Amino acid sequence: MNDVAAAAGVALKTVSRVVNSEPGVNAVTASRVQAAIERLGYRRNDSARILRRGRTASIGLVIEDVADAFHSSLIRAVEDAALHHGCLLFTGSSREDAARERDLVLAFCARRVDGLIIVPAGSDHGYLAPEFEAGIKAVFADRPPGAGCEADTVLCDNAGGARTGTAHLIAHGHRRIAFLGGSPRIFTAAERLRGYRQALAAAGLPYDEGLVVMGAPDPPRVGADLTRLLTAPDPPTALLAGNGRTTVEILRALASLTGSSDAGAAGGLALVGFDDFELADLLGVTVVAQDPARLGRTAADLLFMRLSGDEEPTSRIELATRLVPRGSGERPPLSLRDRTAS
Amino acid sequence: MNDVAAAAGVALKTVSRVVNSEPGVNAVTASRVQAAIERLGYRRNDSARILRRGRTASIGLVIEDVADAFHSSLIRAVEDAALHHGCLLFTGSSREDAARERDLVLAFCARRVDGLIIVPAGSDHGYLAPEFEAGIKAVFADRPPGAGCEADTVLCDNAGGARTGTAHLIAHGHRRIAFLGGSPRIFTAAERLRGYRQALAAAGLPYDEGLVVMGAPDPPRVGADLTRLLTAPDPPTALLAGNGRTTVEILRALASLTGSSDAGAAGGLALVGFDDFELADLLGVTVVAQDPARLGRTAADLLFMRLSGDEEPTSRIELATRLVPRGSGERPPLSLRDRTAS
DNA sequence: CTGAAAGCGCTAACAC
DNA sequence: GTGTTAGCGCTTTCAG
Repeated sequence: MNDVAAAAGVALKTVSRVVNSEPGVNAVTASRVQAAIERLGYRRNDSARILRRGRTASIGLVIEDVADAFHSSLIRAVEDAALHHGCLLFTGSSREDAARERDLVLAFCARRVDGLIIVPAGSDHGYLAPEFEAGIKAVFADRPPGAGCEADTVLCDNAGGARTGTAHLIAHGHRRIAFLGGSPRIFTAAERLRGYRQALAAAGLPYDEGLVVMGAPDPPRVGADLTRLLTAPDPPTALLAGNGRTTVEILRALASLTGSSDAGAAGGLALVGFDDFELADLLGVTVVAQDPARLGRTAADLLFMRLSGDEEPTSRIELATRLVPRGSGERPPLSLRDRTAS
Repeated sequence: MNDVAAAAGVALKTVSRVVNSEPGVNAVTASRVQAAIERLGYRRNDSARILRRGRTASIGLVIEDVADAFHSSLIRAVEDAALHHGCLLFTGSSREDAARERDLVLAFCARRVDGLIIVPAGSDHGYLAPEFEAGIKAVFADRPPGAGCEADTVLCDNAGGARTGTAHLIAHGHRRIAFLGGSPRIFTAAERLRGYRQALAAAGLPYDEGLVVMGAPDPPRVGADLTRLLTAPDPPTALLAGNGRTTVEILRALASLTGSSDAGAAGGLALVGFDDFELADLLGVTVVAQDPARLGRTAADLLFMRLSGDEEPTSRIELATRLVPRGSGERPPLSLRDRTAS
């Protein structure tokens, strides 16, 4: 900037004015400065600007895994909002590792991001206390912060969605509905289990622990669980999958169990998946759809409200889910004999 | 830092030493400083650090769309590499918009990122010249930079992959193979068309323009194109899809044309898709698989080599593709009559 | 082993 | 309209 000033024969401050298109610069002077800028290939150093101004015009986003469709839709929405507010975006995946989440968040804070959007992996956010003290704004998305951490939160209505999905199967005549969910330590998984139980209770159906399996959705485990469920006495006639990955692994397992490639219809079992996925339409899989883009947009809106000075008490928003019937969830119950015969 | 120094009764520099765990500080003094740090909730301001040191320990990544599986796998790989090098990651999607690409890149440069990884949307990268002058390192991924821009580039072997896919169909007896690709202005689409033509030529088959359709993979267009192809006299017996989105839209269109939900087998047409996708296994779709994670890893490795002082001439790497047979690409040709009868 | 001074590149506040 | 001065919070350099 000094060089530009010298080259244009003006003071440093005038260059600064031109660079930031501040008003009150003579048009002739401005164009002379502009020429010097171009000649020297000058670009403002935002690091210095940030240091001086105290605001970085950047936000940090920590999600669970970029490569997951749910999270990448969320990012996309946040990205658009950030762009709209002239903000740059730091991103990082926690990979369901609380330490990695914390390291990322603290690294973002050290960079003095204006705000954070966090899909938490951990359940203790005490490490954020000094940051909040220092005035950082954070919004939690998809999962709430750990106890004792007060911050805006945007969630999906996990329990409600699971209740709807389960009720849908019950309405189609099912009485023995299995639930295959994620690890019960994950907030969303626990909530969905809760919704499943509520729906059973509301219909006066018993809760059978033998029909519930919770764990990470890795292929061999899902396959084994499914086989066990289906070969037990009095097997389920319907399945509620607790998350997208599990739905897909159930489809794979069913396809290999029945040898049919028409996975959607495999075994005549009814199936409702939690979370929509690409090609669910083609496969005819009924799902309880979340809206990750809306989740991201809402979280970003909340954050930018805070950044523009909003001091309301923190809010907790629950986004509705939507049941999308596509065939697999509307099949009537078949006895094991019917199924093997088909 | 000043406050910490005062609280600990030491000089500012000593605090700096402790914060950066520099050697040569008395253990007792260090612990006194550490206590003050904790008491005051002090966190180093990396903006100032960056300004002083000149290196930001951050890189910028511009891709086409985070919400696309190919790109999100690429991000994931870059993210891991960045973490490994203690680097933070700015990300942004260009959405296939050259102006947005440029704005993002320049914003990253203004933040003085140490390096850039770019999946270019535009074909003119002249705007980078002053940045290169200033010493920034950039690696292009998936598509090469515009003419006149010298930089490391990592690509998939698009032509080779399309050649392999086409040859595979030819080897299974097909003589009339349609190619449905992306907009011909996109590098990868043009390369894949080239590979398709090479394979035809190598087999002594004619190139029939009536069998080639290039354009954005939006659902109605793909459906219309497909209908036109299949109802023309002497229709194709096989399809090569030029990209993942098109493959999926073809499956949807075929399913609605034939009314079958078993999309993989729809109409008895053979199908090979370029780029793998989730559930292709279940649907039995043969694809030419790329390796987006490897693409990202390679680009990041190249970038970090440059950042650590490597001054070799720029390289251009082509990553191999892999044909994954799953059924749809191994079907023999059927006449139209056979197909309607089945 | 510790400290003082200079300055990274910019903007805010105030003169002229 | 334009210029001057101070200082954002840190690291570098050099002196004790």
